[in-house]
Amino acid sequence: MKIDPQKPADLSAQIAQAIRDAIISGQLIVDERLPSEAELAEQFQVSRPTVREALKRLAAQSLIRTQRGATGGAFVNRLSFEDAYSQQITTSTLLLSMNAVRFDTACEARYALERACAPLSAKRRTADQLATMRAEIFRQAQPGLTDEAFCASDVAFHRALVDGADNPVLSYQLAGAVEAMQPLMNMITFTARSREAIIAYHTKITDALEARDAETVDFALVELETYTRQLAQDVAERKRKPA
Amino acid sequence: MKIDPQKPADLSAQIAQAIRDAIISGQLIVDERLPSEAELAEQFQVSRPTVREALKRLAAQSLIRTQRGATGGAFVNRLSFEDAYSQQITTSTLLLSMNAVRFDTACEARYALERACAPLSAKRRTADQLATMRAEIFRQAQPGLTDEAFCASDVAFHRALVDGADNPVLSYQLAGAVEAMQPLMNMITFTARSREAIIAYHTKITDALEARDAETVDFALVELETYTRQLAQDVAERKRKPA
DNA sequence: AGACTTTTAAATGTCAGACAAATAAAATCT
DNA sequence: AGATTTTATTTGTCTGACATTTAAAAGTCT
Repeated sequence: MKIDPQKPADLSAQIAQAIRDAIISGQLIVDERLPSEAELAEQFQVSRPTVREALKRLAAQSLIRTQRGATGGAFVNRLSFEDAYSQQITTSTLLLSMNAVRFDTACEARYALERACAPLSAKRRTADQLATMRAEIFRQAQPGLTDEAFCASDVAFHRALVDGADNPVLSYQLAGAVEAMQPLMNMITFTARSREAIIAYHTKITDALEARDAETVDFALVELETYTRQLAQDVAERKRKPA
Repeated sequence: MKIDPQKPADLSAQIAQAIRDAIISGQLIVDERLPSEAELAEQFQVSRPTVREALKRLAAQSLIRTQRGATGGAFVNRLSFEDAYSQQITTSTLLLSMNAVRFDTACEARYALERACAPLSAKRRTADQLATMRAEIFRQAQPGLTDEAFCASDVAFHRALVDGADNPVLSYQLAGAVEAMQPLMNMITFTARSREAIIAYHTKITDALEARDAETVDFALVELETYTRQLAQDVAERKRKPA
């Protein structure tokens, strides 16, 4: 069932992989209880701490959950979209920050993905999502807003746009792309005028979405991408030549 | 720097989160060595096994790597696109298999994402990527191919298409969507005729890509999506009514 | 002096055994 | 029967020890 040769790598990693494989292959199904730590230790012929390290690895990936007490133990976790979101966001954020991804590259990816779901959003957006988007636009127009808060609202706006496609798989995939951009966006100082321009695009997008006009949404997204990249380029240049 | 109140949850989870936060916030930078397990145990006022469980959690997310020996220890890992890929694929695969995502939903997401990078691929595809795609098409035409191998080749084909966009962030985001579909696709039996049809679409896509004709690529992708969904629907119906 | 070998020290990997805490089921009592 | 106590099981944590790996330091020989 699950074996474990003592040849190459850490035992805890091997055990984790064995259990992971069992979950992926369907040998272990959702909510099924794993053997107790003592039993697993016996089964794999290792000590309990080693088994625990393996289980913690799986817990970190939300593959299992543990419960204490008499009927407790480790259970195969149903990976929720929520959990998957947050993992994706963490991974994407680190990936971008650790690999010196150029702003243009990330920006291009983000808008390409958003444009992918724009036609679907135009077809399926609910009144609720429109309201969320308008609320975020309103917030973005507040004068006292910090750059960080402005960016956060921007993320929320685009998140609503993506969710409008009513496809959880799409939403999950895009969450990382959009949210991971935020740290990069936060490096931009938004002047009153640039905020005004962005808000205008947001309004255009929302209006078009309300009218279910996919073409205009797409066009506005292209404009917004162009504008955002121009903005970042100006910031970069001003940094290089602080005249 | 990193504190740890003993109130609510597992200590190892808290410690992992504290270190994770330090990495994300940039307090710990790539390739920096963490304190030894003994020092961390001292610092957090816990035992060494508890620290180790925390470190294994981080290792499971590829946030750190460990090295044995005199100058060994735990080091902040540069999250590579490779690592991120495989994590994303694991997560996406489980997400789809555990949440009864409808084939249509996954398929829609996949093709929406692929269409997003089609224009970029048309602009930037290399001769190398074209060659890969033609090689996969050739493989798909081999008569003895199993359904699984056909699907795997299909994945490779689309992977090349996505990589053609020459945007690592896009590639990373899409890898999960495309690969996670494979188990679902594997449930389809591909008749000789359906294979022929799919190969025709693949050829059309590759030709258009070679000609840098984004519009035709997009059109062919839409056709392929429609065809794939029809195929899946037929299979589902045949299963329901096995006349 | 320089190159090779041996020793040593530091770190992770693993183990054994123990106790604490939580939790639900079983047993007991009113 | 219902409420309470006991008990057993399981995870969470600690202590201390040993094994293994690895690089640097020490030592040795030419």
